[in-house]
Amino acid sequence: MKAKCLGKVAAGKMRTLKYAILGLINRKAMTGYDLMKEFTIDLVNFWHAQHSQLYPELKKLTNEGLITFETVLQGEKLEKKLYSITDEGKKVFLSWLAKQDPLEPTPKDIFRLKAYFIESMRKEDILKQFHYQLDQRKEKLVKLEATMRQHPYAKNIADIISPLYGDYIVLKGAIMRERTNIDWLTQCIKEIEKAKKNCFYGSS
Amino acid sequence: MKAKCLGKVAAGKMRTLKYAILGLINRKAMTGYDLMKEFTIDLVNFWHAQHSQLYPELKKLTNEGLITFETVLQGEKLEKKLYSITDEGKKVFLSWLAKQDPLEPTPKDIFRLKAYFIESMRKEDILKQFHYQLDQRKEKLVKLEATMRQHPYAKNIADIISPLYGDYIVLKGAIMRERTNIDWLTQCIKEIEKAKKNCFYGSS
DNA sequence: ACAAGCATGTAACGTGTTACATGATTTT
DNA sequence: AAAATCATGTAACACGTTACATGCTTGT
Repeated sequence: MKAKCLGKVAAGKMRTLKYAILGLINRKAMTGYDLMKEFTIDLVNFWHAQHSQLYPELKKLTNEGLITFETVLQGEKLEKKLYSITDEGKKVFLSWLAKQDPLEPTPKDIFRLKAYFIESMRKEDILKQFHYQLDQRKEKLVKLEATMRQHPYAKNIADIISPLYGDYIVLKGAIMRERTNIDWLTQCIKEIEKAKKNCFYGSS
Repeated sequence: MKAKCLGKVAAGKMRTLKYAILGLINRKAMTGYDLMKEFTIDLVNFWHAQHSQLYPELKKLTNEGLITFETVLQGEKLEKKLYSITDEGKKVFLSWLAKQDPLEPTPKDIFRLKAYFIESMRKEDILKQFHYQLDQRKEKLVKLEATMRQHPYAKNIADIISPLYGDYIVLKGAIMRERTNIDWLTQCIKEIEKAKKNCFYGSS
């Protein structure tokens, strides 16, 4: 019989959401609602979460002593919890930030999975699918580029020790990624059209 | 009181693994072990799964009547299950393949999350982190390019109606993606080094 | 008065990972 | 004989989504 690993199991304990929250609260005190806005606006190009995941995590981090909250009133009755990071939380966050991670597994991508199965696609659907994807990617790129044009850092490059610099580089990365997606799709479409003309695939 | 949605809940019912399996088995009959090899070799650049997820899914698809298996012997005693797709399975797979999907949410990326928090990083860690990531990405690109050089389709471009073509375009996409990652990291490193020289950030 | 947005939570379920568990066959 | 690979499964848990649920505040 093999030696068994007694003691509690490990299992998927990256807790990345935990560190995303700590990092944001480390910048300034925030409510859960404020955090949600960050996730849906600034972090959306590399992380996201629903509020149903966020609130329980905030409770957990409070129990772990990494954040604390004070209840503040909005108007007469509406209570909201303003969270701030503790010294322990700051320590834990900075140690995560300094850790060198191995490359993550390649992210899953449904469109590429379908592209992999292109030979099973009905001939008349192939170009339709690629164009549909391309249109959506182009639309997204337009939005990212508009955000970049309004970005304070892009307008006035200065000190990289500012939250603006982090925001700027990930936005630049998102734009580069989207341009590459568009390049790839465009090349695929060209190849497919050429094959069509040369009768390298059956009638539609 | 609001109108409630009675009937069963929906909740995360993409079942993409299901279609990945159907697509592979649609090409030819395979065992669970064979499928795992596909996931870790050919599909690894856009989908992945552990065998602990695969085997239960195969059982589920069998119960749903989308695949069937026949037990074959390997040697004297070792039984393996050779799965093939049913007509119903083929129908379900093709209908998934033809469906036009909205853009997925941007995939999560731990490194970009850390990059977003660059202002909180210890000055002497910043370049170390970016170089570490760059080295890993370069290593991965080398492997992808080696795979491409040996790819049958790349050597002899012909009919796009072949499983080889799907394999080829997703591999090309993976290479383009990795080159862009490398470009992005290289640009970031250059900017950071320039800022260092110009004393745009504190001493390390 | 109404709509939009602020604010916080829970329930149920689907998806994905690590570890546990076992045994046969092939290659060195 | 040992190691690598073939082959299949389950248990426990972590992570993530959709829907359910409630109530206040601000702007029009």
